[in-house]
Amino acid sequence: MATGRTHRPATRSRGIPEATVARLPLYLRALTALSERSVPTVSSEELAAAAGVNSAKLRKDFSYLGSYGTRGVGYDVEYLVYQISRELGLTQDWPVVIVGIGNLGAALANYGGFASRGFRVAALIDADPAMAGKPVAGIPVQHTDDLERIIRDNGVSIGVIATPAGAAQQVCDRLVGAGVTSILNFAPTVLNVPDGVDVRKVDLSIELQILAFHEQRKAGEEAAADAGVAAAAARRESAEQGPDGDVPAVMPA
Amino acid sequence: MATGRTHRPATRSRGIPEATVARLPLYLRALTALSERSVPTVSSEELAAAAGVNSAKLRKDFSYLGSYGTRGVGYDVEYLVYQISRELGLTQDWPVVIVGIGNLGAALANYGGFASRGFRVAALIDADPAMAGKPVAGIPVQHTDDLERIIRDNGVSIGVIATPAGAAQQVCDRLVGAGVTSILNFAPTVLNVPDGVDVRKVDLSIELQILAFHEQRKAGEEAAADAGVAAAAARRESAEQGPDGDVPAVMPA
DNA sequence: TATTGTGAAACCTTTCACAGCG
DNA sequence: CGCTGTGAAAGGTTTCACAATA
Repeated sequence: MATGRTHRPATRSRGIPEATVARLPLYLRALTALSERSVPTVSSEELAAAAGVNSAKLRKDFSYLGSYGTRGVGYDVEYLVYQISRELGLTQDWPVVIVGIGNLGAALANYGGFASRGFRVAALIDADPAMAGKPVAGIPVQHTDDLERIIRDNGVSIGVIATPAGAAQQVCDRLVGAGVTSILNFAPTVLNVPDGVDVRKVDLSIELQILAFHEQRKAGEEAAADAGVAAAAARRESAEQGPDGDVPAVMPA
Repeated sequence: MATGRTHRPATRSRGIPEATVARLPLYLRALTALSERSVPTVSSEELAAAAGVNSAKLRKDFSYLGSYGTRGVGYDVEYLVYQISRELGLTQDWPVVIVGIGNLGAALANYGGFASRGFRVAALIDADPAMAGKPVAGIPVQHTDDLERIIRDNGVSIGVIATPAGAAQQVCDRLVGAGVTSILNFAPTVLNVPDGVDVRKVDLSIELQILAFHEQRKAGEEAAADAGVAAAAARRESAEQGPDGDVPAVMPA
């Protein structure tokens, strides 16, 4: 995920691993909660528990940012909040546009977490002329015709796509054409973008399918445990999947 | 993500890598599209392009499932659709409940991708008594009081949490108590679950923060490119991460 | 003394490159 | 001949375990 820019200049030591970057927001959230409770310092053990990771990983992650802790004591909460915010680029304001104001787009527009961390919903855009002018989450919806102008007028570099799958690539192309270089895609489709543009995708159906895989595995193990591992496994093996032949009706739709 | 179950029994060769599992839904989607266009076979190169990965990765992924291709020809589309569906556990029907019918919950209930792939929204649950009985996406909302009964009556093992962060852990505990063993969490909070329960999280704010990180980095590199890479990089090196002090404004906006 | 910061080991994932096969 | 399937190499991530130190 989040590919683009394959030819990293491999510049110096500043390469924070992607896995670490993906966890920084988690740490930041936990730290913000501590900060609100006026907790002055926190150990890697405590913070890791709050963020749902283990402490070795957290310390390693922080080591990429610098030496911000104090041995024997822990980390200064406020200081870390600032350092991580800066590292993530949250000390500045990021205007974002949301394209596709259906159920999901509207939910996103209303989502408080957006505004709270440096992101500002600069505009809502939809292709339906009937929606134009209607306010959603207090922001008037604008028509797709004006997409390029809206992007440029607001200096938007981050776009959120919440359109139907069929419209996503076209919307993506127009966003990129107008200068957007980061896209959060909720449409269940693969987006093609030029180098230098980052795409992250959120796909509800994919997440559920991954859960189903594990759920199925659990059910299998359970059954196996009930009746002697090898026997049960073998039984299901043959019952459920014949040699192959008759591909039974593949999913309704 | 999706931790839980640390003590994998390491059963036989059936251990499909997690990274592969996460891509199977992607392949499945691409294959389904081909199937609808009645394309009979597809090469790893073509399918990989459609799924947005490279062909070596795809072939390696498929090799964990078995030898389902034909050298010199490619893969049989229908057959692969069936094999992947089965591997993911989509040949059976998974009843899911959605808890928290706010904007997001309603959007999820209306999301077509749910129903289309073996998942059936068995119930919608909300804590607001005023919502009880109201239909959302054609399904009447039920009150949280009945959560346990609903889970059991419907044999639900997958739950979706779309409540505010403050309610999520409590809802999670009740879901797990009632027998749910897979949770898709949209609330921006860390969920604690017992071993054997899988949690996957979808967090809009985290995705945006990751994009912001890369966006910021691009802005920095751009600036560097303007003025002679090495020199600029060296300059930023010393300016930006001195002791800490003055963080130079990166990118006007 | 309690806790960080980090080399080194273990593990997982991706990519390469080509033998094997239809 | 063309394309799959896969060992082996390369690269990335997590965990271990302990020296360094406030």
